[in-house]
Amino acid sequence: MTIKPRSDVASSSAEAADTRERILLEAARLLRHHGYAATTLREIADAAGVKAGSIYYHFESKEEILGEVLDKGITIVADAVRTRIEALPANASWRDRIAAGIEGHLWGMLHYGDFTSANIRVYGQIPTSAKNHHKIVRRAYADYWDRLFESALASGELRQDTGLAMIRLFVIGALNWTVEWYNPQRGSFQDFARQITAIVFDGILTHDKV
Amino acid sequence: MTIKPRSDVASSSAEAADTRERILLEAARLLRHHGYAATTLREIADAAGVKAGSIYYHFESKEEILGEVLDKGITIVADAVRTRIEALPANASWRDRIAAGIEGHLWGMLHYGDFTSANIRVYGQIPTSAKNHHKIVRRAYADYWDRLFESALASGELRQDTGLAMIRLFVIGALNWTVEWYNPQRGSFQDFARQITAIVFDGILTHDKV
DNA sequence: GTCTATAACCCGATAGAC
DNA sequence: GTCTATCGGGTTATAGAC
Repeated sequence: MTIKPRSDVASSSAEAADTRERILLEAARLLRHHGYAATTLREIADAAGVKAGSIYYHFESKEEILGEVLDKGITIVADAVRTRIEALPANASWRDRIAAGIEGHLWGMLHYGDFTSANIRVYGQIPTSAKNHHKIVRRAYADYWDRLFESALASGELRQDTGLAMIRLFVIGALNWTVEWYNPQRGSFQDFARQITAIVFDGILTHDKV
Repeated sequence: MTIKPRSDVASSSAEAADTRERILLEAARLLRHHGYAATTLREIADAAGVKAGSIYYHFESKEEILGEVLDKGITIVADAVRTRIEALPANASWRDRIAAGIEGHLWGMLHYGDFTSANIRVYGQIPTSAKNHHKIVRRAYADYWDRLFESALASGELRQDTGLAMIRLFVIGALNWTVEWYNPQRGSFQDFARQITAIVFDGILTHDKV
């Protein structure tokens, strides 16, 4: 029996994977700017440098592409957050952990804007089947933040006159929306993250401290 | 010459205005939940209790309906904000004015959710012609808040280590997004507005005050 | 003012050649 | 793996009856 040269297999599958990745990338960009219904498979194919029919070799349907773009939008951010928090020393304060989480969340949101903006823009406007599947990924990420805030509350570092879910929804929502107005030309990302964190932690008013 | 009885004129034009209003209302609801491209004139007509062709007696195009829904989403909120701030005593602090503005913004956002959510959801995904027209309404409202924050900064009530535009974009963005997660069953609107204002003013951490 | 009917066009998905 | 060609269906907008 003959065995196909490995280089052939690797090359062919690598190219296929590459095409698949390109389709996802362009799909994210188009979903972000035109929404789900207005984004056509012909447009995606054009942008990815293939013909519309070829998409069906890589994906089963338009909805499957949507699902992968949505999931990627969350996992990119979630991974960035977890990486930064786990890199902190074991005795880090909850304040420091939340700060690291905010920095990671912002970094993911702003450096993968097509995936993250597409996610928050189209999530409210997609078929319920796609929504139900993607909900699970969202729920897991929300739970991660809830545990973080819960610990901060128990340690006395978080304000206690406001509901925990409310703090999470408000903060994550506010951070998410930065992708819609962040302008990299107005300063470094590090400065941006520092300023956002300061507002989230201490608010917009001046305070007399002890 | 004969003059048409006034009741007839009033009745007929009132009914036309009513149909028009119903079309806008249902359009806002559908735009919110399905996006611009996926919202069809047949659906809007169905929901409004007329046939698709009849829409063209009241509007010139689908884009004109979109434009009116978008504008209404901003003007409802802007009117609520201005009304509350202008009702304050002349010597009110800038802190109190901003608090009144936040309460008004939240009230408008949450009590006209179909118009306001449709606005923030579809704005990034519409034809540039519609965007360019609506931009003007948005700009005027942003300017209003900028003046408010500028005065608060001059009086020393606003933190000075952060850009002014950044504060406005962050706060308005965070307030806007509440329409996506606010749950009226979890407490009164007044409580909600009070808690949001507290977070915006003082942040999510505990602070030792003088 | 609202209707029916239809023109002109674009969509997702599939079949089958290469 | 990618192509061309096409099916069945839905879209905005218009024309003209009532």
